[in-house]
Amino acid sequence: MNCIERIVLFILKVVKDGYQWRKYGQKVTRDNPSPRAYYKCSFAPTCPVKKKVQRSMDDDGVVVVTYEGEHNHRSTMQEVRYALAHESEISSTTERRFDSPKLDEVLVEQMATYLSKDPNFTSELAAAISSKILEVETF
DNA sequence: CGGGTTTGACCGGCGC
DNA sequence: GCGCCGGTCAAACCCG
Repeated sequence: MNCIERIVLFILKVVKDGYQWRKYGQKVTRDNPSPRAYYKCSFAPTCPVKKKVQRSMDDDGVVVVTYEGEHNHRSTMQEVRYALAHESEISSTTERRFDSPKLDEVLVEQMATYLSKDPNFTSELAAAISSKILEVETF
């Protein structure tokens, strides 16, 4: 996996909404030819939140997301912020890990240097993203 | 092995 | 009751 692919994956990850979802079904419905996907919040077993994702009927560049219920916990982004804020306490007891937030920071730095140095980077990245988006769009 | 996705089966509500 | 339809389950499968 090269650097651009990593960055693309990172962007796609950030675009997602900060909660963890587990897909539990997919159906084609009567009114809309494109399939609808069913997700449940998998952060806590007690969390009742579901969401439906379906491509819009009249504009297939648009994806409709329907949320159902309220999360009974913080979003994972909030959890990450909380963890970073209390990092000193955490690292004093446990070993410090270079987990995904750290890797993401490195990626952003890399992206910045590429942007300033490589004139072709923007178009390369755009091409990589659009091809990746096509994969993702097969909801 | 542990978590996710895929995918057909299954279920319950609704109209006839 | 019966069939349709949207929603969910769960076994198989995939992947790191």
